[in-house]
Amino acid sequence: MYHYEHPRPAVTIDLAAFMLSAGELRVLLIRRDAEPFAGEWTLPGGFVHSEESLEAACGRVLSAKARLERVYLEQLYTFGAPGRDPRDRVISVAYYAILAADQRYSGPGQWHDAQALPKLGFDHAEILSTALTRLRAKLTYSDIGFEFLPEEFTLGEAQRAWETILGRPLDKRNFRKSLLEKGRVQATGKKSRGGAHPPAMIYKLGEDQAQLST
Amino acid sequence: MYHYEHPRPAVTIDLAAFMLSAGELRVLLIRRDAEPFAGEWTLPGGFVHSEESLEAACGRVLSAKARLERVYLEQLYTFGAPGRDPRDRVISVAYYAILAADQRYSGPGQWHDAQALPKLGFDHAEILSTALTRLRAKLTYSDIGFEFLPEEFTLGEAQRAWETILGRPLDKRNFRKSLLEKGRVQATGKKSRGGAHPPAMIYKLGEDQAQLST
DNA sequence: ACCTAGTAGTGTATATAATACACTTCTAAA
DNA sequence: TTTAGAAGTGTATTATATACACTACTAGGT
Repeated sequence: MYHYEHPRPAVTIDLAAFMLSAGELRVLLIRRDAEPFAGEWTLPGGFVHSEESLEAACGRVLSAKARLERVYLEQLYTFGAPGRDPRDRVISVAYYAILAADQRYSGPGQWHDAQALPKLGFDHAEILSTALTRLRAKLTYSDIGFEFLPEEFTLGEAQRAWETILGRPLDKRNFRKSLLEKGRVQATGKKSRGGAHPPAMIYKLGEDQAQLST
Repeated sequence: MYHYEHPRPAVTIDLAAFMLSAGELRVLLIRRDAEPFAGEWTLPGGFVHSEESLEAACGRVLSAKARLERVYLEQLYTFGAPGRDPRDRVISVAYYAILAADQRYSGPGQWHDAQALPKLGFDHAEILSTALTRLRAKLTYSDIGFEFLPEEFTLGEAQRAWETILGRPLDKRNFRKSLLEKGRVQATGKKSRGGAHPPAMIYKLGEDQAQLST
């Protein structure tokens, strides 16, 4: 197995980072300066360094210049087709990340509406499409949606988040029922202030669920 | 991004190949000769060559010396923790494979009962555990189970396959109902011969499902 | 003081899906 | 002829998912 060595492919991570902002599901994109795909948008990514884990590489790419606390990170798929980078054989382990709405991202790149994406370089449109499919699927059978919210939230905020991610309206009573049954969320006792409406109960993620987002 | 180059990790694939045999769910394992983990069992694997896809590398590892027709292959997860191979930084893209019961495998390695595994080298116990979890989950919401069966099968054979994979008995009428409704399987009109029981109708995978196993 | 806009909050009925459960029939082998 | 073993077949119950409409409260503007 180690008797002789083939040329090694490069290994990178690519990151589909999602965030809710201004009622849109947004994705972080980087504009490329150099060929190939100069002028097009790509997902942020980078080489995996010799002694860092794949997750550490994601963290480095995402928060080199940022100060991020709550970031959900999950491996998505590994893209390794020969020719996906025209320069060299590059195998990319794709991850997707979710930044909570109360985070401030100050690194490079721009946040784009996931519903209206520009043309993407490399195979990043495929990566992003895979990430969106996974994200929407997990929204219904896991607690991943809470990663988009601050630690405390009202049920109305949660419903607007879910609707933005799925891109379709949800029934209010059924949505509330699904969060309230089985202790997925628990009331904090506090009530929201402000807004042209009655104060809303503030909830947090249920204790049993807190570490089980996947 | 390409201004200077870090040392490149090696990229391998590791393969959890499953097959039903003698009423057991079996996994292909290779006994290691050399250190590290000499004498222990590992999943078959190998380096990804310069110009081959990840799937092609899996196919090469699995069928170098075998003559295999029906092999289901699906990417599982990428394991890249530093130190998972004590010799070198190795990033392994794990796949799992399913061989249909009527295939003959003649390559290296031994087929082991997945319920009674020996000690595995590297992090292969974790890979295999991930594969088993995924396999069992997909059995209930996809048509992946049919990959274990020959193209034509009776409902009894299918139920025994499902029960072997899940490791628990299933209700006969509910199982048959779930396969027959919505055209998941279609009757061929032929009947089985032999056995101390009435002839059974022979089915094949429904036409709509034939290419949708994932 | 009044009006308006906007969200909070609340139950029930229906449809669909999942589960539990037992007997008769047919064939091969002893 | 007997026995063992699988084939085949319905219904009742439970749980889950979906559809659907009104009142109450607050902020802000008139």
